[in-house]
Amino acid sequence: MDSPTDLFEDSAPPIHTFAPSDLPRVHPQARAGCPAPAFRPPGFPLIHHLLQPGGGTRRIGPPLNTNLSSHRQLEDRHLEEDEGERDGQVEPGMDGEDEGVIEGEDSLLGVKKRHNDVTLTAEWSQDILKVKRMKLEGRERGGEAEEGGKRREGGRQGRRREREELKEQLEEARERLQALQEKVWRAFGEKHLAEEEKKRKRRNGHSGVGEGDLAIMEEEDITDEMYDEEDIDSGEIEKESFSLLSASPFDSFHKRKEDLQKDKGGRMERGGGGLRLEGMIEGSGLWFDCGGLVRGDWDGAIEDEGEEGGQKFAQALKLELGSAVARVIDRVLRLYTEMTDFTPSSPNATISFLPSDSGGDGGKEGGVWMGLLTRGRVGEMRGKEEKTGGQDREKGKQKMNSVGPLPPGPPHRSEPSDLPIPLAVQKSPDTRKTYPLLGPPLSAHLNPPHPNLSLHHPSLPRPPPLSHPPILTPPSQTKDPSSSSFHPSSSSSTSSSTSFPVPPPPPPPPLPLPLLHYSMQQLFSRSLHHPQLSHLPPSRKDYLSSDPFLEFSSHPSFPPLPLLGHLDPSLGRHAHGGRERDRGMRGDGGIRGGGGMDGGELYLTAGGTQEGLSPCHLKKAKLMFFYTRYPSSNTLKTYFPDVKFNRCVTSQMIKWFSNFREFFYIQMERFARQAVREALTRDGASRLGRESQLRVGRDTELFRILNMHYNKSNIYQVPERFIEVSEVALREFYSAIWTGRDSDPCWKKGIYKIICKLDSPLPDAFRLPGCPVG
DNA sequence: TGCAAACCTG
DNA sequence: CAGGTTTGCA
Repeated sequence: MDSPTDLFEDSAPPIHTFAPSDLPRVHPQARAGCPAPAFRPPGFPLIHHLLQPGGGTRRIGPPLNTNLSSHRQLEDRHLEEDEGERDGQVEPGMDGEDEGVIEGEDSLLGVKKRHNDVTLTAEWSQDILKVKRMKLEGRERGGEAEEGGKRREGGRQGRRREREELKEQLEEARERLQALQEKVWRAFGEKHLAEEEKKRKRRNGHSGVGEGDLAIMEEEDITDEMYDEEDIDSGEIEKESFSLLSASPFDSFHKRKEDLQKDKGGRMERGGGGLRLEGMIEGSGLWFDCGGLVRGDWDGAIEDEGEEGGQKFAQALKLELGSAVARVIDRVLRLYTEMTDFTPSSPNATISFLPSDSGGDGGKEGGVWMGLLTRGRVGEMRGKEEKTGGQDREKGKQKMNSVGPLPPGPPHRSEPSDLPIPLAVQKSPDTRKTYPLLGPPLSAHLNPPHPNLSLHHPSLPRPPPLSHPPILTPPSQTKDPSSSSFHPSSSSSTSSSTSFPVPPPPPPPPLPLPLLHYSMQQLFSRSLHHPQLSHLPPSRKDYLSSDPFLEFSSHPSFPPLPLLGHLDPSLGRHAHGGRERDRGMRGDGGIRGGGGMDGGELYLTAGGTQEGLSPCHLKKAKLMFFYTRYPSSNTLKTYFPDVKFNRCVTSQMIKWFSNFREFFYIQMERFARQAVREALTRDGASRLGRESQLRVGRDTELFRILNMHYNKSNIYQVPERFIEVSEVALREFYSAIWTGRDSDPCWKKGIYKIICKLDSPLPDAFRLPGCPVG
């Protein structure tokens, strides 16, 4: 029943850190009890992904946090939830990438639509003028008419008729307003306008407008309440997070809300809470001040409303409104053109992201993301990471001590208590049954925060009974891995220290590569079509990673072609050549990856997929190996959405993983044999040494080698899970060698069997093209 | 027998 | 890392 497999599958999510899908998906609006208007657009589709804290997805949480106010930081889960909700709203049941694609298309459509909307807006401006005029007239005359009419009884008949007309006009105006509101909602986002409208109406209402307007006000109050609710829930998030940009429409929107209580100004102050992305998108303020501007003009106009002739005023207002609307249109157009000409390669848009040492496995240990770092800060932050890394490593060590049983000591050692008890009997898949378990797991005190986040994988072998407490690596090893580079034989023995070459210094810290903010990546990636993304197995969608960023520094298929020219003409040419090649020079069978494509050759297809495998794909595959040693071809297809799979590509990729495994097992065997040798040459007091050799901490030589192989640039945080799996493998090898099972020609099979069950789901970041950075 | 994975070699 | 071969399984 509790076979390791089952247990593992039950606890497969340990790496799975936090998935919005785990959380109740309650849309803020649903919570507010106000269904979204049917016509309600997703927001600001075009700029949405730039303004969305998470670029429209929920995996941007960490960098967001840097900008969140403290209470928000505590609630980043809710944040993700809310963002997930937004996703759900856009396209229920789709995950971030899907949403991104859809939304991207939506945005593209939106551009067209909005260009049409320019006409619409012109129309709208006319309507607005009309309405405005009517209202003013109504205010001027109708107000008088209502009260003054009573006072000055027996007023002129013309006036009465006028009033009648005015009422009709007001009715008409109301209808028009509603229609306009819809239009504007579509064009600019309803929030923006609702605020304007509401304010305008309020003023009108205060001036004693007709019933029609009151009715509208009621409507809008409801709407506004809805927004208020939303603002309290998710809008607050937006407000905070949008402060990433100097002045987003949301910013102004919320700002204006606040302005009701306090003076406007200090718009920038909001962003002061955390790391700010200075100038990330310069000129964004330009785009979105239109709302305030319009309002201001209207305010001014309304203030000017005097007792002078309505005609005169209407004229002036007309001019004012006309120019204001023109400016609005201008800005909107500008917005779009800026979006179209968006140049991510601008220095200000070059942002590097580096996660902190979050303990790997997808950041479940609450690593602090250091988003929005400029190049210059990467090293600095990395240094910080190095400092804090020790603690994590310490934690990791505790975990690692709990990972598996300590293989028995040499049979001929004078330690009867830990003598030849095989680590695992190959016939039995249930490793726990084969291991002596005389005490609770050493990690019992660690109290995993969540059953599914158990630090101790149930399927992992339990620690054997030890006559002494768990051995933690000496501080010298934990604190400065760079200096220790733990050698498997260095802990206790000098005799075998020559068995392995002295390791070179550990790989340098991740290079400050120009990484793009995820939102920008989204911007790009939405231009790509990832047909496979929409066919992702739902089960896989549940696993979300904390790897919200992708590395695009070297991804050949990224950014998409239309943008390549902006980034680097040579890239554009390159890609173009790829297309040509794709047309004829290279058939399906001619794919050769790896070294054959070291130049980063591209074989882009029209659909944005690539018919060959690039070095970047290889890199990604290696990172994937941290999670899955035995990926199915389906998995590969899922996680390489930019690769056009055919038999050849698939087998090549399978071959890659075969090679990865080979390397992995060779290292395991090598270090296991080394450990056995060590054990045989040590005296009984050095059990510590053996234990040290059978762990794969981040400070060990084995880890260094593995990391060098699969994560050469050291740009990815090796998940803790991989370390655990490695440790299991190492101990299995050790056990098999120790007990002489290695004389069996297929002695490794049992180990393979064990290891293949320890595959974990891949973080969602791997679904996107490019190499995740974690 | 076909396939997948391991194994071996360059 | 890839090509070729071997092995084991369904």
